[in-house]
Amino acid sequence: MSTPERLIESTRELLWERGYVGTSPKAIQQHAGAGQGSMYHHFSGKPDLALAAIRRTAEEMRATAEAVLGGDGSAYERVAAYLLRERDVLRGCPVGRLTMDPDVIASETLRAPVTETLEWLRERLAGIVQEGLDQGEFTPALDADEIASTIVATVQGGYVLARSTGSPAAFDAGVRGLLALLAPHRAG
Amino acid sequence: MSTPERLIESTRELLWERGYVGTSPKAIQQHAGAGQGSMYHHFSGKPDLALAAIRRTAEEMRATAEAVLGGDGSAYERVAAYLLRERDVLRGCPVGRLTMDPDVIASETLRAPVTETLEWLRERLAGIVQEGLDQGEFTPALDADEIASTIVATVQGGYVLARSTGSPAAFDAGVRGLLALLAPHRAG
DNA sequence: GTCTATAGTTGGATAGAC
DNA sequence: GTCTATCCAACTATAGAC
Repeated sequence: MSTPERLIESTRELLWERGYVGTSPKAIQQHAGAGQGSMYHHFSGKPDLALAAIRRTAEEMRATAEAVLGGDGSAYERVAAYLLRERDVLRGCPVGRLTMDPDVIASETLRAPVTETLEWLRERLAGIVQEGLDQGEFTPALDADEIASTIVATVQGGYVLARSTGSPAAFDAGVRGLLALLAPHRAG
Repeated sequence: MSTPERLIESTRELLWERGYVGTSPKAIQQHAGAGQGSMYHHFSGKPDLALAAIRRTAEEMRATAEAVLGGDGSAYERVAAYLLRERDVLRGCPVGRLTMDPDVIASETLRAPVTETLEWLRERLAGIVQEGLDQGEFTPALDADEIASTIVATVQGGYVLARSTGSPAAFDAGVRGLLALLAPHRAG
């Protein structure tokens, strides 16, 4: 892997684990096995490198979600597949965790990929729920946009619960609860 | 307010806004209008002060939740009251946000109040849902513990969505979605 | 109890040699 | 492209005067 590649990948790991505020250029360099001069040759500084890392992580998250959401099956089945897909629960969401990072939120540039990714996910899910409504799969009492928000929130909040206890159990429970609530709305 | 009081309150504010990693002793002192010597006289250091702040925040969160959850009304009504209670959505949850703080999670001592508070909330809600189940208010298809996890996760994740967009709208949508899903399970 | 002085470490970055 | 040297501010804390 090239040096810029290694720097980006190292930054992705550290941002995931320690957040933007908790990640220093020095730590990135050491993790990447690159010197100071090398890092500042390829990137203008910490924000520049972080932006590259965040963009890639966001892209990857979209691709991972799309792989499940764009699959076969009914709306409910695709939502269930998304909720039940394998996750590194205790590490949390590498995109969602950035919303708790004050410096990321304060920077228009760094926040943009975060906003866009979570909004994309919300809308993608809303589209699927709407499909289910249109085809009579769900009872019409539901609002697609609201349900999509609930789904994303349950996942993001599930990470919080899991990390607080140090066990994925609460995440799984939250997901099962949501699926149980959603199930009886199925008409087909 | 006494100096220790001001230091604790300032730490609470800063932990909420910037997290543990992003909060320096110096910032706390300035916010509290206290000198270095003063702070180190009353507290052994940053972790000690943070612990006092976190404990108080955790206590307050419990009291706020209990005020709503211990009120009158059916199980559904109390859950709805909890979900719909007024919140400073964009600031997020002062307890939940700490789960994304690597140094808090790494410290048994600092993490304990976080774990305990979120577990208490989960169990408190589970008790209410179970009450609803026992009294035939909800259809027996539901598992109290799972639903409680879903409720807490929706709230915690709602903060993530709100902060990512800079607007409380997504939080509100997630909550309404959850209530819509829960409603038809009501027998009474 | 509070203040100032001091100190070692890290954060984040620049300069210039190679 | 990479390395070393250098820089200044901030972080976290201790020491000792008042």
